[in-house]
Amino acid sequence: MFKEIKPNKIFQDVVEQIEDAIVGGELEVGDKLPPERELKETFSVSRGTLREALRVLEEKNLIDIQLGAGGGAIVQEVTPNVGTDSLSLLLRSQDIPLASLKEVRMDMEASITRLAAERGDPEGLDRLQNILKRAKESLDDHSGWRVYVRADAEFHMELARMTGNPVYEYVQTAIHENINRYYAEFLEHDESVLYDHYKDLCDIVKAVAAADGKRASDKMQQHLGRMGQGTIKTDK
Amino acid sequence: MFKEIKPNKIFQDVVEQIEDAIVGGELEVGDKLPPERELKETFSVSRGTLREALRVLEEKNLIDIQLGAGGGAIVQEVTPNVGTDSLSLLLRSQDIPLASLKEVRMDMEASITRLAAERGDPEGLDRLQNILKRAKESLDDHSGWRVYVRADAEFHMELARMTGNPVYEYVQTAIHENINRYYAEFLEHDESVLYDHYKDLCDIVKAVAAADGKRASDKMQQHLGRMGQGTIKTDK
DNA sequence: ATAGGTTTAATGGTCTAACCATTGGCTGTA
DNA sequence: TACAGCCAATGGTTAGACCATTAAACCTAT
Repeated sequence: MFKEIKPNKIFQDVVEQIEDAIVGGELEVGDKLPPERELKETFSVSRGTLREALRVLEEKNLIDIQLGAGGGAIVQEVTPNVGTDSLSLLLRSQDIPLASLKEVRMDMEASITRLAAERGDPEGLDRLQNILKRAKESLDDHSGWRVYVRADAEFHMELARMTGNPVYEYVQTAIHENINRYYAEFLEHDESVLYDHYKDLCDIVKAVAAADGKRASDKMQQHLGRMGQGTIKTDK
Repeated sequence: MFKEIKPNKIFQDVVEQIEDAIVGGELEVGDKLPPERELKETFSVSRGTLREALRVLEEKNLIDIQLGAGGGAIVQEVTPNVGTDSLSLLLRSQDIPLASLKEVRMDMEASITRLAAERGDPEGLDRLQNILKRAKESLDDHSGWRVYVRADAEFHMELARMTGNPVYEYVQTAIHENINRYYAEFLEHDESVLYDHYKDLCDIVKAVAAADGKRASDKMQQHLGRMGQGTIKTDK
């Protein structure tokens, strides 16, 4: 019912003021904050206090601080990947099995694929097909599985974007990045496996292009189920 | 392929060392770090630098810093709600409609309910029924919709816990808290509406107790669909 | 005139040393 | 014993200095 009363710490006040300016649109992405020695005067605080505030904003990914002449704090875009680090923290501190991540991913991505198909965004479909083309090229000139995996990651993110729902993007990013961060997929980067993988993606795109949500979703689930075998924990 | 080279900032090194100690289990939840003036010696850094590191750790919710004698930095538990703030940031900076949140929630919570039913954790079911009993009591003695809403929130979180999958807990918490943070549900806290709401929960629990995943999931979806109408944006 | 090095100034990173503010415990008195 | 007041521990803040990195201006030699 009531909230705890805690003394106002000055650096928090500074954080809030700058944060509100960014989130509220007074500061645009790419804008540079004044140098510390100037800001310190603006807020009438010491440089140490100001720097604690900037550290917090940096940790929140709201600003990026660059060193040297012409450097300073640059306002960053708030992207849907802001959740990646916090999930990573959870995964590291508790001993969460890969299966848990995969379960949520399978579920989530089935919905995403269905929605992407049903909403039928032509530009998104275009980008999707481009990504697919790049994946095929990387197979044809044997440029290696790393290139292919990168295209695959973009493929999944593009699907999330096609839902038109940033919250799906947010969740998808957090889960996808953490799976890739802690586990080396495609360990046996057998060319035939990659080719099967590619064929799956083609099927999915076909279903999406046909706006057949059910089929797209099913294909995605099959795909993830089939490919989910060959993953091992990284030693990181 | 390659990673950018950036000069090692000292405070980051301190952050990493303490973070690793916490995440790696060397420091237990509730442990108190040595006072700043001591830590500063341990790391051979200035107090300002050390404090920047502590600020970052505080921002990550890894420690909680208390003021005064006997105060200091206390190691916090890493709970599945670490993602709440980052999603909040995304919601505030982009103008994301409530419908987007609800869409993901409906989807996610249907899966959660199905899994909770199928996995049949007896202790979880016990807790669920207790929560339900408390909800009923709050209706009977007209203790107000606030009390009821709190029980409702616990109900949904308990379901997520019953999946046995912390990643579901993580996503569920982030979405649920943000819906409640920015939107006032149950605006027309008509007693009859609350009673309908309560009956829905009973149905869901029955299905869960019967380990009938499909029916539980369907009931939950109906419930969320029906109740999702009377929400408005808060002025916050 | 240009390529390449050098100086300079801007700016974040770090350090030292002090003092303030809050909190919990100790101590002494009624 | 109860309470008031002092005291010590500890985080919060300030001031001022110097170091490290970077970009731009400048300068020199080919």
